[in-house]
Amino acid sequence: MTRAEQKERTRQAIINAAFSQLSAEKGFASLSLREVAREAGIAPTSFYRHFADMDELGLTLVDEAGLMLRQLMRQARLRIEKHGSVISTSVETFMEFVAENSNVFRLLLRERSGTSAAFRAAVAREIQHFCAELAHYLRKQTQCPPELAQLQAEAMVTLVFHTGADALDAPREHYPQLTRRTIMQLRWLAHGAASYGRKQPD
Amino acid sequence: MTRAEQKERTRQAIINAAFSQLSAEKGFASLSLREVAREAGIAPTSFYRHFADMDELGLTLVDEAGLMLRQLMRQARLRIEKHGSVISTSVETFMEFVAENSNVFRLLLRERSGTSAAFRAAVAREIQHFCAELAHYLRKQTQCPPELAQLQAEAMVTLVFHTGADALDAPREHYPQLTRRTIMQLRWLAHGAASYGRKQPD
DNA sequence: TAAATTGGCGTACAGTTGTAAGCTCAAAGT
DNA sequence: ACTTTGAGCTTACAACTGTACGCCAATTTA
Repeated sequence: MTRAEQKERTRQAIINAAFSQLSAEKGFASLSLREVAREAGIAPTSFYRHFADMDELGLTLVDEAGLMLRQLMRQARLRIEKHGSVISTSVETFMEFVAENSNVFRLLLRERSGTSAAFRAAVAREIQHFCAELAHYLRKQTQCPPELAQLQAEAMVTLVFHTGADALDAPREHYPQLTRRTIMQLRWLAHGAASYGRKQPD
Repeated sequence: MTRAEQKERTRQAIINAAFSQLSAEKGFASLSLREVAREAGIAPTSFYRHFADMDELGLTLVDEAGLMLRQLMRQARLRIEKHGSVISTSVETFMEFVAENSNVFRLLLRERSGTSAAFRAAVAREIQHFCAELAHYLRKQTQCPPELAQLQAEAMVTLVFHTGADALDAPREHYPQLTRRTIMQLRWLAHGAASYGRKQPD
C-alpha cells in the first residue's frame, strides 16, 4: 500500500500548497496550476494525476473548509452545554475560528460570491449546515415553529459571517468590540422573533 | 473643447466595456486590459492614456456603482415619504435595484470581500452611506440613541445585502418570497432593538 | 502661422499560462 | 518471474498577458 499512500501524500501536498498561497491579497481564482505544483514539489503536468482541473481542487478546498466549520460547530456545542449562553458562546467560538483560520474563512467568504456557480453552491451547502444546527437549538430553546427558527437562524448566521468578514480587515484588538456588537444584534433578533412569534404565529 | 470631449467619450467607452464584461461567471479580477480595450474599440496601449492601471479602472467602477446606490437611496426616500412603511419599502426598492442592475450589485458584492484592500475599503465606504442614511430614519422613528441606531442599521443593511446576493442566484419568481422573509427579519430586529433599548439603555 | 501637446496606433518583447505527448521506473497484480 | 499499472518527469507549443518605445496626425496654444 505504499503506492496509494504516496499518492495521498502528494495530494495533500497540493492541497496544502493551495491553502498556503491563499491570502488577503490572493484569492483562489488567481492561483495558477503551475505555482501550486511548484510549491507542492511536483511537475506542473503531474497535477493532473490528482485533479482534472483547478476547479476540482477548489471544490476540494471548499469541502475541507466545510469540514473545519463542522468541527467548529461541535466545539461550540460542547462549550454551550457547559457554559450555557447560546448566543455569546457561539459568537465567541466563531470569532476564535476566524482569528485562527483566516485563510480558510476567507476562502468560504469569497467563493460564496465568486464566479463559479458550483463553488457558490458548495459554500451555500456548508453554511446551510450551520443554519440547520443553530435552528435546532433555537427550536429547543424557544419552542417556536420550525420555519420561524430557520429564518431566524439564517439571519443570525448572516450577521455572524459578516462580522467575521469585518474581522479579517480589523486589528485583533477590535475583536472584543466586534463580538459585543454582534451579540447585541443577535439578542435583538432573538428577542424580536420571540415576541413576534407570540403575537402572530402565522 | 472637442479634444477633451473625445477623451471623455472613449473613457466612458472603456468603463462601459468593463461593466459589460462583468457577469455571473466573470469578476473584475479576471478582466484583461486587452479585452477591455478591444471592446472599447481602442488599442491596448491606448488604455494607459486614461487609466494608469486596471486597478484605477476598478476603483472608478466602484465609485460609479456607489453613485447608483445613492440614487437608489434617494428614490427609496421619496417612496417612503409617500407610502410610509420604511422597512418594506426599502427592501422592495432594493430588490428592484438588484434585479435591474445585477452586474453593478455583483461588483460591489464581490469586491467587498475581494483581493484588493483598496477595493474593499471603497465598497465599505459606499455601504456606510447606506447605513448612515438608514440610521437617520431609525433615530427619527424610534428616538433611540445614535449608537444603537447605527448598530441596528448595520444589521439591517447586512441582511438586505445578503438577500440581494441570494437573489442573484435565484429565479425571478422567488423574489417575492425572499423579500417577504427579509422584511420579517428586519421587523424582528426593529422590534427587538426597540424593547431592548427600553429595558437597558446602556 | 508655427510650435507644442496629446490621444491613439503598431510593433515588439519577455513572461506566464494550461496542457498535450511520450518517457521512465518502481510498485502491484498475476 | 513477468506483466501491467500509474505517479511523476521532461520537453514542447500555442495562446495570452502587460507594457515599453516610437510614430502619426489633429487639436490646442502661443
